[in-house]
Amino acid sequence: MADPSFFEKVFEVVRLIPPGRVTSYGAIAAYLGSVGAARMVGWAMNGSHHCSEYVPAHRVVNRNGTLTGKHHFGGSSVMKQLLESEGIEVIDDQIVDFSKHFWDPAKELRY
DNA sequence: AAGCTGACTATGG
DNA sequence: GCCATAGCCAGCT
Repeated sequence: MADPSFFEKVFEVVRLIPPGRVTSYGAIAAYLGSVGAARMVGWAMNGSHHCSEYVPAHRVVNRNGTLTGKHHFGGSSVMKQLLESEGIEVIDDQIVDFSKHFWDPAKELRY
């Protein structure tokens, strides 16, 4: 974008998340240069519907691996179903072996 | 223009 | 080990 706002940067990073992988809000925020802006990442997801392209927000969870934002998907089990569909095991709204599925943008994308 | 809010995170009690 | 509080940044009212 000509004027990439924080939102758009977040969208771009989230779209770069490979299938079957997940990341945390803090990791994305850190990649964008704002470690403490984890909340903004979540807030950006709130505006993901505003974006033309689909944003796999279900691949973004909190640092605990918990599906905190599942409620924003229009259903409580939608997020879980999406993750399971990608091969990620989810029990009680929490990703199993989260660190194993974890995808760090700052590490994978590098600068 | 100023203040609140929010799908987080870290730290303290 | 769990609950409460503070810090964080940028968009939205």
